[in-house]
Amino acid sequence: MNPQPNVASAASLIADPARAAILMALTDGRARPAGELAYAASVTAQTASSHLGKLLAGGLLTVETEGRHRYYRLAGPHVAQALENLASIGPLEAVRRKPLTRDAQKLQFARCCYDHLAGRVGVGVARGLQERGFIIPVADKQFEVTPAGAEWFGRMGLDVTKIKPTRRGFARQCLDWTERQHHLAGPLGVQFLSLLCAKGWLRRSKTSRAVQVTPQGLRELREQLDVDLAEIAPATSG
Amino acid sequence: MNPQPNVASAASLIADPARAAILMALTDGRARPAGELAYAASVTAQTASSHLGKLLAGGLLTVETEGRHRYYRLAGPHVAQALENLASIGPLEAVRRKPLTRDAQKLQFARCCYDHLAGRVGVGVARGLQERGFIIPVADKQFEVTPAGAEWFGRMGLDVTKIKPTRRGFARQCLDWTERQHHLAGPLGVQFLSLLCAKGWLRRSKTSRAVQVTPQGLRELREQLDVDLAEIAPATSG
DNA sequence: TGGATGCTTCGACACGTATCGAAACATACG
DNA sequence: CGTATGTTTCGATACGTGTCGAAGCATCCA
Repeated sequence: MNPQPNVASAASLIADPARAAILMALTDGRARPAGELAYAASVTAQTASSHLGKLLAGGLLTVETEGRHRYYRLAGPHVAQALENLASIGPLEAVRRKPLTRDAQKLQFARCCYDHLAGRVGVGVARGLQERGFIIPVADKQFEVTPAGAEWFGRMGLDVTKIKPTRRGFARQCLDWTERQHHLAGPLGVQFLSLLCAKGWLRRSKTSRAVQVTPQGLRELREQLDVDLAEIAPATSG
Repeated sequence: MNPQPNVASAASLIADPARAAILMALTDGRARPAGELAYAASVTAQTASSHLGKLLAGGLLTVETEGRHRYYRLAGPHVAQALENLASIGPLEAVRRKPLTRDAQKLQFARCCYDHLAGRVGVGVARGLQERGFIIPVADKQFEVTPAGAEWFGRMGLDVTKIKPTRRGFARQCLDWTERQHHLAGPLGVQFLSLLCAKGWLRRSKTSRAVQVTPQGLRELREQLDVDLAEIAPATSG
C-alpha cells in the first residue's frame, strides 16, 4: 500500500537534532572534518561519528579522506534543497516568539546556499540582473544570459563563454525560502559569488554561511544593478 | 548555535512510517476521514488518532469536522512539495532492486500532485503547452499565459480570465521529482486537471493518486499538444 | 431514549536508538 | 620509534515514543 517507505527513512535521518545540526552546518556546500561537525552539533566525537556513518549510508553525505582528517560534505544540491524545503514547514510558532537572533538576521540578509549567493542580497541581485535584462528566466528552472548580460559579466571580469555547464545546467533558478523568490545558482552563480568576493564587494564568513557586504559592495551593487541594500539590510548594516 | 531546530522537528513528524503513510495518502490534496487513514497506515484507530494529533499540532495537516467524521487534509501544497522533495533523496538502493510494482508504474506515469496533474503525463502536457507557445515560464516559479494560450484554453472551455490567482500565484511551476522537470500547478493547473477529467480525457482514481488516460485523451493530447504518450506509457497502455 | 458507529483519551508495555566512556585504529610529527 | 591528534568501534545505559487494550465522548439513527 505504501510504495515509498523512502520518505520515512530519509526523514528519520534528518529528524535527529544532532544530525540536523550537522546537515545545516554543511548547507553552504563546503566540506568539513568530523571534529568540527561534532562541535557544531554539540556532541562528542563518538556520537558525531555514529551520525556521520548513518548519514553516509543514507546517501545524504559524501566523504573524502585527506591525511588523518575525513571531510564530509552534502551529497548534492538536492539535499540542501530538501533541507531548505523542510525548514519552510514548521517555523510558524517556533520562530515567531523570538525576534530572531543577531546571527539569524545576518543569515536572512545574506548567506551562501550550498555554493552560491542567497538571502535578501541573493534575491536582490538576481532581480537586478533580470531588470537590467542581463539574464532572463527560461524553461527548466534555468536562466539564460542575454548578449547584454554577457557583455556586462565580461566587463565585470567573468567570461561566461568559458563557464562549462554541468549536467544540471548553466545558470539555475534556485528558490529561496526566506524570500520566496529565485536567486542565481549553478556554475554561473558559483563563479559570480567568487567574483564578487574577489572584487571585495562581499566577504564570506569562515565559520558560517553568512556573507558580509562591504561598503564598496554596497555602493557598487546599487550603482551597477540598482540593488538598494539600505532598505533591506538588518539593523547593523542600515 | 543552531538557528533552525525546525528542520529536525518537521522531519521527525515525517520520520515515523505510519505518519509517512498517512501523509503520502493525502498527497493528492483530498481530505480523508481518520479511519481511512488508519487503514492506509495499517494501524489501529487509536494509534492513527495519536499521529493525526501530532501532525495537526505540527502544522502539516488541517482538519474539518463534519458530523461524526473528521476529515484531514494536507495543510497546503508546500507540504506535498516537501514530501516529494524528501522522496528524491533516498531511492537509490531501496527501489532499484525491485523493478517497481504495477501501481508504482502507474503513479510514475500519471498521478495528481496535491490537486494538479503530475508524473510523465503532467510533465509532457506542460512541455506541450510551452512548445505551442501557450504558456511561458517567467520569474518566481510562475507560468504566464500568452494571448494564444488564453485563446486555446478558451476553446477548450476554460476562461483563464475568470481564474483567481491565490497568494502564491496563478500558474505555478511545480518540480516533478520523478521527471526532474516542471509541470503546471496553481489555480490554472487545478482547473486544467478538472477540465481534462470533465472532457473525459483523464480519469482520477477514487482510491489513490493514480490518473488514467482514456483512449480519447490519448488521441486528443497528441492532436492538441503533440504529447506522444505511446512512447512514455507503461507496458499496459503502450 | 437506547444502541451503534467514528474518533479520541488514558495507561502500560516494549522496542529502538541517541548518548557517552573506554578502547582500538590511523595518520602525522618529532 | 614513541607520542599526540583525529576518527571510529564497542558496550552499557537511559530516555523517548510508537503501539494497542480499555474506556470515554460525540454524533447519528431508530
